[in-house]
Amino acid sequence: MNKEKLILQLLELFRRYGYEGATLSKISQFTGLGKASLYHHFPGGKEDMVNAVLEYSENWLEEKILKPMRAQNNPSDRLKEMCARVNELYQGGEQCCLLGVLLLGEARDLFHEKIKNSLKLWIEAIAEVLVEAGIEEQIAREQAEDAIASIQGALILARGLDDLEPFQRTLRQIKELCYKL
Amino acid sequence: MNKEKLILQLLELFRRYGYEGATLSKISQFTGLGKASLYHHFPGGKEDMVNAVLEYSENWLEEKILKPMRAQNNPSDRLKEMCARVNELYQGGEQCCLLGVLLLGEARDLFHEKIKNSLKLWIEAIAEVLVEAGIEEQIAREQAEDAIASIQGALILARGLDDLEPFQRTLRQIKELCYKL
DNA sequence: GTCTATAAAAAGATAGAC
DNA sequence: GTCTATCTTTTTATAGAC
Repeated sequence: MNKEKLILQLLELFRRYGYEGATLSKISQFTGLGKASLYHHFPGGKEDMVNAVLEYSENWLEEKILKPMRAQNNPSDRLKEMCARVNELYQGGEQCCLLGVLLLGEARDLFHEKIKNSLKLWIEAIAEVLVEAGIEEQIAREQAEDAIASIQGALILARGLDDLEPFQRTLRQIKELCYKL
Repeated sequence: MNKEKLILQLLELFRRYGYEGATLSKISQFTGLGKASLYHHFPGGKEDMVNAVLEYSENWLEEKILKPMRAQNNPSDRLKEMCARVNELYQGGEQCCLLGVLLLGEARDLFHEKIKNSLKLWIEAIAEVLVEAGIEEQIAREQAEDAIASIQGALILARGLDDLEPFQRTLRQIKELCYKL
């Protein structure tokens, strides 16, 4: 029973198809598990699945993004490290952001608080790095928000234009945020 | 038979719930039309509806955004005008972008070409304004893409954080794009 | 052009065997 | 922990009256 692999597959499905679009049939087919087996692991159905996926996502954020950003090397290197992780998370810009996808439709009502929380943690972490780089508190917070927004927007644009370049350029811009001081 | 009003309602539903999330029951309830009546107007079901909505959206883009941007007043004013229209389109940041929403799941396969086309026209229009403002061609194209991306991203962030400010700030930044030359 | 009624298909969910 | 089989509900779609 490799639950982590299962959750990774669910993450993949939900971010690709959205909450309503990821049907039990699709999930069953993609994971190779029958519907009854899925209900064994997640008695509450899709809602339970997404909650598990979001929990996994929170841990991933903490381990792969937030922790490295609290390290003691210089701010510029920490942003660079973050961009490398982000690039890996979204597979170079091929993939949607789970959090953005789950803000749609009925899913928003169900998972909004968790999503908001993750976004806030991420923004706060970037802002702290920028402050350490010498940027004034309020400006740093705004630049951090803009960085997250530009990542989200670049993912949409990349999907819309069939071109990964906008996403890659965004990552380059973020890396240089505290470089041009 | 006010077909425009109907299409506006459909636009509203699809950008709020997504393609799979906007079920015929919801559509019937929201528009006040029975399912059979909906099939009378759109024999091909939801796919027909979205195509009509996208066509409406293309016209809106041309009339409210692209045309004013080809006007002869100064570049800075044209960006300002665009931002006013964009603010109205997304209701100050409360609403999702239809194009972004339709890039998810199965909908992407169905409507991708139209979406790509609209995005390209919009980007090109912004780039032309920036070129007229004296920005070099290639830089102008990149800034235009970044502008669209930041709008899309700001919409997601605004929804995620329950705070319209990121979206309003983005519009302010875009207005100033060719102001600081 | 809209409705009621209904059919067909798919999605969500559970029982019980192994 | 997974499966087959089944059930319920919802979604999509159509027929035919008005």
